[in-house]
Amino acid sequence: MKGNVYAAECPTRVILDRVGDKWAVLLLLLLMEGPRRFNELRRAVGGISQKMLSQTLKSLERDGLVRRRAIATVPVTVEYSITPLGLTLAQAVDPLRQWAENNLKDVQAAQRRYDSASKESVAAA
Amino acid sequence: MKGNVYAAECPTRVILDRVGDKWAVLLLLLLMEGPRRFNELRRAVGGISQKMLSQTLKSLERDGLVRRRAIATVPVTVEYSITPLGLTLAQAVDPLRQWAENNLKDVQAAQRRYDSASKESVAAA
DNA sequence: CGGGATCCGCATCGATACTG
DNA sequence: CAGTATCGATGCGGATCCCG
Repeated sequence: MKGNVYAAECPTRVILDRVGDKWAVLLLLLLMEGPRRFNELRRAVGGISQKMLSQTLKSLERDGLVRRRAIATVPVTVEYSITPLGLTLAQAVDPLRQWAENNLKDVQAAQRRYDSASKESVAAA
Repeated sequence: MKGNVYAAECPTRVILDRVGDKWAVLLLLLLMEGPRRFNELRRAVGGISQKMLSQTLKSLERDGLVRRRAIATVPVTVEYSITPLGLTLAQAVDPLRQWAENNLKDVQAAQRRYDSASKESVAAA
């Protein structure tokens, strides 16, 4: 757990951990469209708890990918927006989104093939 | 949990779940370099348990991203290779890897700034 | 409105042992 | 060599309550 395993600290792994956080990427993509408030994001994403939203936004802010602006109204208004750095990440993610749209069908087809194949071998009585 | 939350089934989410599996992407990138055997992958990745390796490879195979070939030697030899579909995904991931290499420093710098800033406000006695 | 704090279940994942 | 099966810890993430 502490021994330096090969490539354990390579940038790819670090970033993959960020991207692995699906909420983070989703929020980033959403914020590409423009600044949003806390509850706007909550409603827009769908299925995210306020805990995860708050937590994810905080880590995105920590990474310099999102900016948080608190406006002293009554009650308080908070606006989240994407930073230039965050924008470049979002752009790097975009090919992935495109791949997803283009190839999801193929993947699902492969899954069906795989599943029915393994069912056969089970049913091989 | 069952109500159709907005965009819950959009391709992006589905693929993000796959990419969110960091082992999966790591393995895919490794297999880009050429076919590998089970224990070769195990050693190459570093830090992955055999359970996760087996499990991840199986899901990659199910998705049609990786091909498994068992050769009936004694003892058995198994070779994993990337499929054409897998290759296109790996290519879609590449911008991300590049982004990681180029911007990791910036992210880490942002983290340090964030952390020292919050330390200040704590230390504000 | 925008969160923080707490409690807690459930799924992941690692470690270990065994098989073909 | 290439896995499967089982068990046990832990930590993620949802639900709830509360505060500024």
